[in-house]
Amino acid sequence: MDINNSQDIRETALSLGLGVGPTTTTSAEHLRPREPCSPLTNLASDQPSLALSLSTDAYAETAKAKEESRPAPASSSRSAVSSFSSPHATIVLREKDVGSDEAEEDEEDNGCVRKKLRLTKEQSAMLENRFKEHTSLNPKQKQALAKQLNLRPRQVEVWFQNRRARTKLKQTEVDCEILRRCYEKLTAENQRLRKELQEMKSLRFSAPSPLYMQIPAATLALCPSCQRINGSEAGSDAAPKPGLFLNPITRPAPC
DNA sequence: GTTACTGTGGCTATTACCTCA
DNA sequence: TTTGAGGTAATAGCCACAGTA
Repeated sequence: MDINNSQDIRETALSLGLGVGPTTTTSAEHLRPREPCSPLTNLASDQPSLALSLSTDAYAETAKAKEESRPAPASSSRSAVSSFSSPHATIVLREKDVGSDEAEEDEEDNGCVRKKLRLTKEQSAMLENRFKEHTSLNPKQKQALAKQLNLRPRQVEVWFQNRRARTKLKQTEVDCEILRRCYEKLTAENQRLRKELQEMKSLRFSAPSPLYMQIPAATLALCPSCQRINGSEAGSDAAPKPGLFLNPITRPAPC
């Protein structure tokens, strides 16, 4: 398996049951449960618009047509849309977002907007291309791209945000895999060294050699490429020969 | 120069919709 | 036809930082 293949690494990491991704946080805020979305409360208090949405393609078409027919709103407001499903229909509620152009517009739309849309292949491809160029956009770029893709700026913003998160997650997985492999290598190396130490000790007691008497076994290391043991006098000022590793902590380079 | 306030954008965690096996 | 899993758009809340009064 190629370590540069992130897909392989990802699969391996997952198959190994490694916890990947930012799943923990030190922030106390994230430890307490968030207030659940309560659309019914909102319905009573704020009287948001209420729409029974069709869960069919017909609805998607309607929403898309509506979406396309309206001009691109001003950039980046954090509108809040809440929804819940009933067995028969998806009820979409919009909370008022003070100062939000989008919210105002949505009210004009009578709240009949899908909570979540699926980006087309073309839209995804274009977003992906832009992401390759820059992982974040300034407001002008965002606005232009949104217009080009016939999306709201907020949607472009969210896409980039999620994309960055995905990239980071993948990178974390790769790092995790690399660390795991390092750990495995070091463990194996450690085992070999321990075994070697045992052999040295037994040799020293059975057939004392001046060479072995002078060399503390702990200063020896295996060359990872040729698997040969090399050694010299500990504490010697002489430059180490190729394949000789005095520090057992440091990972030796191959000969 | 310092402080308080505000707006903006990014990040993380989570939710919920949608697709597919 | 149903269902569970996975992918991902969307949301919520926090933080950092810059601009300003």
